[in-house]
Amino acid sequence: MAKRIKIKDLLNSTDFGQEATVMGWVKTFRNKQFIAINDGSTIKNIQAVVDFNSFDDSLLKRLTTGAAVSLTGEIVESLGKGQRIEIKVNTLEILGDSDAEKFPLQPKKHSLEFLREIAHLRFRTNTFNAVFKVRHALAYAVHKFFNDKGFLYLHTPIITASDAEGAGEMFRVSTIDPDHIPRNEDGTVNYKEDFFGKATNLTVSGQLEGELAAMAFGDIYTFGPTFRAENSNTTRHLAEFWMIEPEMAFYDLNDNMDLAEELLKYLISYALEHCADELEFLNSRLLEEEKQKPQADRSELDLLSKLKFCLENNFERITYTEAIQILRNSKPNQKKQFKYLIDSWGADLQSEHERFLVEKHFKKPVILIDYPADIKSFYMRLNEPDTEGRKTVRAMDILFPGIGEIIGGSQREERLDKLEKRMEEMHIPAEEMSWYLDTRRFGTAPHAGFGLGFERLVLFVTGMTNIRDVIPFPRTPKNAEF
RNA sequence: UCCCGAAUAGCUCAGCUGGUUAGAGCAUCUGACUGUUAAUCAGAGGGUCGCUGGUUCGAGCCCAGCUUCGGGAGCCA
Repeated sequence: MAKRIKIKDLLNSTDFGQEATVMGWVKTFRNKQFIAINDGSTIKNIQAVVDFNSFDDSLLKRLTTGAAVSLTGEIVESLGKGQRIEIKVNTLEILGDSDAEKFPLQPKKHSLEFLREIAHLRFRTNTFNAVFKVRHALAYAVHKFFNDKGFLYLHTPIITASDAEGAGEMFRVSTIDPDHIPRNEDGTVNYKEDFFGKATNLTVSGQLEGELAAMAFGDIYTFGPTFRAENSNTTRHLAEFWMIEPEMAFYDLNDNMDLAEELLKYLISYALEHCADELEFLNSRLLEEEKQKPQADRSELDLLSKLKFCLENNFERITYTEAIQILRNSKPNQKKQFKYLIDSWGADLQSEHERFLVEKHFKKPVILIDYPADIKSFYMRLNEPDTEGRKTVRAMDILFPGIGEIIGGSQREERLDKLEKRMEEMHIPAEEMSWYLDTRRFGTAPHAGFGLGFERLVLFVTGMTNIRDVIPFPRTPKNAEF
């Protein structure tokens, strides 16, 4: 093919008078003269100007929204006001027609719900162009952050045989023919006949394998897909999502919190720096949407201010016990406005409580630590009981406005006897987890880690409100299209 | 899984107390227009009212079930 210049580079060019070839998709064709073309390299379009006397009418008729074109022309300073630079077309070729009567994307505003139904085409809209650019930049920044810190990128298995991760319902992986299930004498399924010779699932977390590697490399992280077969129908959950899970030897909970906060701030500032156009677009898109809402429902900060605010302020760090105190004395609790009233220590916090702490009380990201042992996982390190004899674990949840829990993590229980006791209490079969316990048997050491939900991060940075709009092809209950 | 709401033209929606031929804006098509910015102006075409059943002389509208979508809750990242 002819050598083309990407629109992103062309828009920054000053080579007036030079010839250039542009390839992309038609956004609009105005006044039989002005083609707005986008090639995905930037959210901005280039304006190509055709002299309609020099081109066949039948050719110009094919310049419909969505058509792929290749054109060559002279780079000129624009006579119009809306743009600095444009291209005066000499030759024009339609690479692929787009029947305007059938192409679902029209030069008008579409609802996100409608675009979700045509997820294969929504990449071509401004909004999704911006969202997936930001998603890409954030993914790259994750690797850059950890690489620069000397972390090892560990690929943990996607198919696992362990079902003790305790992070949720799992998808079964099997080659057994559901119409001819091999059975044991007692009628249970005989997994010895299955592909792996045992029951296997899609991973819900790479953490346990991550710990194994951290106990050799020191600092590692994973970044891969995870799967939860929960019947969750919310704007914050997916059945298939991407998770970042660092695991660090010789870290306590404070080190863990420091790293998590540094990571989040790094990622946000990376996006602000490298996706300025995209975030600017998303910011104004949100402002438009806010105008439709009643005054009371509008947010105090616009997207860009919210992101900058996160960078400039330290996350609030409080213990679960302190949070309970605050909530118990809070207005909505005393006026009985909470659906679940806070009266005693030990209850799990509902999202209304988390939202109150983040959005009303502190008005910034909050790290909650030292949760009651009863409501947390077996691998979290047990604290000494407090003066009232209450048991807590070294867990941390990072709560973000509008998102809720964006990170969950803990200092891990490195003491074999305590870990085994905890597993027994929680009915976790130690014999199947022998490989995990070996890290505690041979050279155990304090260590910690956390899981960052990648899509929740993208949600926050883009200001989108439904998690299905920040992953290309969302997998949710009753939906696996494309 | 639970609670609430929705489903009418390609899209976004209106449709009165159940009543004759189901409307608007945008998009599309046709025509006009030589610097437009989601161009503008004029005209035209476009409907199995989500599906199944029920009530009724008569259902887009009322009732039941189902499906899908949206919001919230739970689970969590």
